[in-house]
Amino acid sequence: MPLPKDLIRISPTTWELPVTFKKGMLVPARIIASEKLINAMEDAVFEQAANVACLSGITGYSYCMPDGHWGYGFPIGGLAAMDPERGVISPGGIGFDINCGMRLVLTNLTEEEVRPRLHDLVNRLFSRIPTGVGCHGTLKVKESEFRHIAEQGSRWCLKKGYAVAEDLELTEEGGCFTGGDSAKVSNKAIERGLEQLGTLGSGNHYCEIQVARPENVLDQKIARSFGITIPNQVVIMFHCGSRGFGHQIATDYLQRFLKVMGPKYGLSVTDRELACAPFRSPEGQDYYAAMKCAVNMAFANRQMILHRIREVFSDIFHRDPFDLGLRMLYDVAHNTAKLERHLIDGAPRELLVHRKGATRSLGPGSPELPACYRESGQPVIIGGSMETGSYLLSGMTGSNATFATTAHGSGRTMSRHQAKKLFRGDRLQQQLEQRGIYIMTDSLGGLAEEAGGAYKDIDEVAAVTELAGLSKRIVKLLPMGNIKG
DNA sequence: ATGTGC
Repeated sequence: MPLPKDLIRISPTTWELPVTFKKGMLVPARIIASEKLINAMEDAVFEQAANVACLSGITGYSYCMPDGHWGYGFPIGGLAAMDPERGVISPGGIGFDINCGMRLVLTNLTEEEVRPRLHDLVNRLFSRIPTGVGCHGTLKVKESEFRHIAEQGSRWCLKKGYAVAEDLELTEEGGCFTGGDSAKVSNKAIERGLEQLGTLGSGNHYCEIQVARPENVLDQKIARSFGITIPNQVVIMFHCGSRGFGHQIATDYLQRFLKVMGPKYGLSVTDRELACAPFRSPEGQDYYAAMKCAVNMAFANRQMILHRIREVFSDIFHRDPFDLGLRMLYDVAHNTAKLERHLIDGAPRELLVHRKGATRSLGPGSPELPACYRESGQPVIIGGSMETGSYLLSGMTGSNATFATTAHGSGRTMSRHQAKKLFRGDRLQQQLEQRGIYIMTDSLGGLAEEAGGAYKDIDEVAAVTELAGLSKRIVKLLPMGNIKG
C-alpha cells in the first residue's frame, strides 16, 4: 500500500501529515514509526490521525504511536492533548475499555524454581482469575460498596485488606483518579460491574508468567533499580481493564454526546465515531466524572487480580507471598484522559491528554514519580504477544515532545477475523507447549486471534520508542505460562 | 474491548 503522498519524514522516527492533508485539520498529525512500521500501517491510521487533528482545542499535534492501528474513531496508539478551556473530550480518544492497562509484578523466584510448578501455577491462576466474555468474579459486592470502589479505586482495596500501601504508590496516580462521581454512571453500568471485580476478560487480556534472562537485561543499572536483580528472575505481567462497566459508560456517553454535539454545541466531526462534547460543558464534565469511575474500577480490578496472584503463589509454594517477593513493579493505564501539566514552548500548561492504547512515559526527574523511580524515569510496560515476549522500559525526557507518552503493545497487523482464518488455536497451543510456554484458555478461537503472527514485531516497536527518545528498553521478558480469555 | 451485531 503506497504511503500518502503528503507524508513528510521529519526525523528517522517521526512522520508528519501536514494540515493540507485533509480539510479541517487544525494541527498536523505525527506518526512515530520506523520505515518498516510506517510502510506496514493501514491507510485508516493516517485518516484517523488526521480526523483527530480536526478536533476543537487540539494542541501541538495529533499523534499516533509506533504500535498504532485502526480503532474506533481514534487510532489505537492515538494521542491528543486538548486545551481544557476551548477543547473537547471524546470517548473515542479513550476507548471502550476505559483504563485498560498493564501491571508488572516481581517475584524473587528463578525460572529453575518455577518451571517444575509451572503447570500447577497456571492451572491455579486459571481457576482463581475468571477469564472470558461475561465472566463473573469470585467477589460480588453490593451496589453501595461498588460505588465506593468506583470513586476510590485501589484505595478501597487497601481499606479492605486486598492491597498494601506500596501497591498504591507503584500505580499510576496512586490507583485513583480523584473526582470520580458514581452519580454520573448509569444503573445499567453499575449492574454490569457488580460481579466483575477480579476478572480478566477476553480478547488480548491475559496474565502471564515471564522470565528475565540475563542476556535480555539491556540496562543493568535501571533493571536493578526496578527490582530485576537475580538471573532468570520470574515476573508476572497482566493486562485488563474496566470490563463491561467501562464499556457501558463509554456506550452511554457516546449516545449522549451524539445527541447534543451538533444541535447544542455546533460541533461537527468527520466521523461519527469521534463524538465529543466541550470539556467544560455539563455533558463533558459528566463523562469525565463517569470515566474516572471506570478508571478506578479498572485499578481496583487489577489490584484484586494481584491479590489472587499472591494467594495462588502462596498456595503452590507454601510460603507467604511477600517472602516470595510478590511486589509491584508498576501499573500503567493505557486508555484514559486526564488533566496533566506539560511544557508548551517552555511554559507550563494544563492539558486534557487523551491516550488511547498509549502509555504515560514520564522521564527522569518527574516530580509525579515515586521517589524510587525518579532517577530512572517511569517504568513503562509494553506487552507483546504470548509468542514473542514483552518489554519493560523506562520513560525518557524526549517524551516531552509527545506529552510524556509512548507505545503500549505490539499492535495488530491483521484483523481478528483474518487471524482466525490464518491460525489455529489448538495447533498454536501445542507449538507453544513444545517451546516451554504453557497456556490455559477457554477460547481456542480467541487464542488464534492473539497469535504472534497477527501482531507487529515487538522488538521493532520497542526499539523505535527508544530511538524516538520516548522510552528506553530495560529488559525483554519472555513468556513461560499464560492464562487468557 | 463488549452479558460480542444490522
